Amino acid sequence: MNQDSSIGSIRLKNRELIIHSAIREFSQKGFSGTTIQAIADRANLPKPNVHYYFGSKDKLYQAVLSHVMSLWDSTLDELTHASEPRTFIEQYIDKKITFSRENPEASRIFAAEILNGAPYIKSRFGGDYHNWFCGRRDIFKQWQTDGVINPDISTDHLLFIIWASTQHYADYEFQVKAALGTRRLNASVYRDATNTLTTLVLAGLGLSQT
Amino acid sequence: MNQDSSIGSIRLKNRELIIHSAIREFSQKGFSGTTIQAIADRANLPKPNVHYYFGSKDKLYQAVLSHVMSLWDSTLDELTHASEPRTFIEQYIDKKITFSRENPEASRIFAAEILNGAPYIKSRFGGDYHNWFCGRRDIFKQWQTDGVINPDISTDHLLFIIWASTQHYADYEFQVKAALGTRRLNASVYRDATNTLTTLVLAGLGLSQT
DNA sequence: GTCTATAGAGTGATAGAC
DNA sequence: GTCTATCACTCTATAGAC
Repeated sequence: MNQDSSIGSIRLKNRELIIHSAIREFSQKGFSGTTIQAIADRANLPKPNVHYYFGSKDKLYQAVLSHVMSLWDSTLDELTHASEPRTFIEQYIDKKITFSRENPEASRIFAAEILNGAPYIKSRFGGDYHNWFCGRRDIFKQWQTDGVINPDISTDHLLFIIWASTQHYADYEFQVKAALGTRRLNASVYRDATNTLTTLVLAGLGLSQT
Repeated sequence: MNQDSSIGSIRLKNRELIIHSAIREFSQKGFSGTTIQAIADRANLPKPNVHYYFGSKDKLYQAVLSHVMSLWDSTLDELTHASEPRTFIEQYIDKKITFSRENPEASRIFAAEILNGAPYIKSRFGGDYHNWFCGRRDIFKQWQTDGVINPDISTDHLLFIIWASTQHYADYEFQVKAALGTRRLNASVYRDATNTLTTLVLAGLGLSQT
């Protein structure tokens, strides 16, 4: 094999090029609506090269999903160390909104996959996922035990609301644009979104500055 | 024609049967992933009958979208008369969550359509939609002017957060189940969701009972 | 590694008998 | 109105020349 030097770098470069094109196509048309031809065209490559690098449409799609989910992890994993509720929440919401802004297509591919019952990533949503979720949630639960945030709200649903609201700006971007009557979502929209959600969450947890 | 008496009622019954089957298929596989054969099988009809009643896959999908959107309207249009903020918000969130619970497939079909840039319903998201949205938002804006709710939050984004959070339980049902480690979302989950979101919104608007 | 040509499977749609 | 048989087309995938 030749995963070294210049030859390996061609492989890598082409794989990345194809993945990138595939993300755009899959996010816009879904799995079944996307054709290998469209991906190849977008990457300026002949169609068989896509098969050469990824074997099949299924495998390419799985590679795209893996790419998308590792993007997610790399953005949010820095934020596991939770010192103080207020700062943590502010940073968490900000990171999530920023991700939706910078990677809307990644978010939409993931959303479509969940929408259809996660046919390609079911295996990642077993018991381990439940445990991971509990770990995240327990950050908030601990603060409730410590008496520093409102003990009456459900920490499970608090997380769901944050996820839903932040991902909304990627997944429902089209509707948000239409509602606001703008062709593009500029920085101020995302800033207002962040501020509004942060205000609501902090108020609900009894952490308002007022 | 024969849109009267027993013959017309067969037409109507079969159309409804097909629409219902189509909703299930489209919501699970998306537009391109759904086959006429699968819809026909689910309705226990031979494939050509679907074409006989709806002409084409496109037209059937459009009929499904219309059905889904009128479901939405009929559920939420009762709620336009806004007397008092607290009651309005409580009822609005409750209605939205109930809709997600009772019509998750309708919500997912709509979500998939928006996700892909609304290729089949773009026409409904023009200037009229923007005006409709402003009308809904102005209910809250008026309350800000009247000084009965927090004037510092963005009313646009308040609505987005409510929409996102309530639809999340339909669109991301699979992930919610996995996170909670349950096979079914029972009544208490939806009750907790409603309560949590209501608490956050009321607190953010300065309407808490405490 | 790259690309042309094509095989092979599946799908939307319709003709035409009942 | 209902259903069998089939056409026409598209798409994934691969063989094989370069």
